[in-house]
Amino acid sequence: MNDRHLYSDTITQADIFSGLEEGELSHIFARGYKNAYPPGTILFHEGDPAATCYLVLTGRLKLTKLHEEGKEFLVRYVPPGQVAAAIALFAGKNYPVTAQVIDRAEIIGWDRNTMMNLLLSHPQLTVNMMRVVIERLEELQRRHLELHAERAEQRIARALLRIMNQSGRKTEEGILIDFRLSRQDLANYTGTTLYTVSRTLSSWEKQGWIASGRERIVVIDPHALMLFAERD
Amino acid sequence: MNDRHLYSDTITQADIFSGLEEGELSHIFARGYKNAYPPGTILFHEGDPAATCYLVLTGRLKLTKLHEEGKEFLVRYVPPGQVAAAIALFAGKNYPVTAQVIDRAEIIGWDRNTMMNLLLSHPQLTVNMMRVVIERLEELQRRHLELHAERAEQRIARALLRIMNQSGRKTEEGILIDFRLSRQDLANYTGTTLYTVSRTLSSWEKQGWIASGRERIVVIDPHALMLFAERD
DNA sequence: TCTCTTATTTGCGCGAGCGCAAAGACAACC
DNA sequence: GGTTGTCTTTGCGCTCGCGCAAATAAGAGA
Repeated sequence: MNDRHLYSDTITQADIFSGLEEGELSHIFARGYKNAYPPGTILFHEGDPAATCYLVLTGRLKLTKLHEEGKEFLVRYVPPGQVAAAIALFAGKNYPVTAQVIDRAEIIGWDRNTMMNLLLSHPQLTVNMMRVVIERLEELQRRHLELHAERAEQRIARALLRIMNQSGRKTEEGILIDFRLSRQDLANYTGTTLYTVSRTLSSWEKQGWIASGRERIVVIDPHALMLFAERD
Repeated sequence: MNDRHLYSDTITQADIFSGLEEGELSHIFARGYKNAYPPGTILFHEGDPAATCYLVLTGRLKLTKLHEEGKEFLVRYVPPGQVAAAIALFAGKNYPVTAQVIDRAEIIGWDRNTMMNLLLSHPQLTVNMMRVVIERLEELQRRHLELHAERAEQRIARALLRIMNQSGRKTEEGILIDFRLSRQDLANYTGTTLYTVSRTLSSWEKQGWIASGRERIVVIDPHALMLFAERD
């Protein structure tokens, strides 16, 4: 892979590769397959045998988990520099979630055997992977606690702030969420409903805290949202 | 440590030690400190600097996480053969949960440096640790999905079945949950309230599915509970 | 055995937020 | 530029399950 310099920023920032040498990085990247995917592509389905793990270079993935009767839980968004399905390789069986491309995305994939060999020959990579998994576990614990201790509107506020921090882009209007994010998505992420999210966002828009359109949200006053999320 | 044979069953079953040689095991155990704790002991508090990780030999731990205003989330019970706070060592900062002894417990502890060295010298141990963390992550994802897609009574049914599978003991009456488990504990585990749990258990008792007393539950008809949890 | 503490039950009322339904807005695609 | 499909808004009613309060039960300890 000779165009590594093209996305070297992404790689440098990727927590999974922190502390690795130049030489190790190029070796690791040479073992993977790079591809571009249009929006809507399903990279893998929940339940499929886990064969490959992925690093997002550009674009974004949405990871979801299905429940009976069509209810869907939005596990998380995967921004550039983060890996998806690293876990599945270890667990060794099936993908526990479905991964869908939401912006046109460039992605590198490594199949299981390749990644296992890389992990064996680069111990630092294993440690990084462990740390990443643990961070996910802790975030999920926080979200679980919120879901059980806070009201719907507070959870929506926290979700919006979290997504904003991860994927916000400053504009003259405020901080724009940088990808298509529907009311339904937010509901699936927070454990509420489309209706509750819509009502809540409308009320915040009246307060002047946010501005929103179809699948598009701009946070104007993050501080007000933070106070709202924290207040009793 | 010369009394390893005393709890060799527990060790053999401990998924964290699967695939390790006799010699490796005794080396690992020789590096740890064994202790016994009375019920109620707090092994560590959420927020304390993470210094030690633990393996439960006998007895049981309860891991909880606090939210503002005293609300408490019961993360999980740690039965014999499982480790607690292995994660905290990697994350490297503070314990994310509080660990309380609920039955008189024998526990081995390893401090961070010791465990880190053991991980470096026993690669299989690292792989096992990774698998354990991933299993936790997946279980938490399942519970999160339940919390957001199912009603309170279904979640209580699933929780009871899960705890029964992990800590049930056959008696002539039915399958007894083998430790003090209060209505409040179940509420904290399922994201409901003391009152809802009490009403639900009462109704199941009338149906003859369970028998219960103060901090004590016997599952008489697991199949009925399973059908109840699965039904729409 | 009596007392004290803590867990549990149950009646009652209420409110958050779900979810249907129908209308309105927006984007995309011929 | 009209048409179509999808996303969003909002009114309305209703249900689940929360949470107070007060009584009861079950252990723990003296």
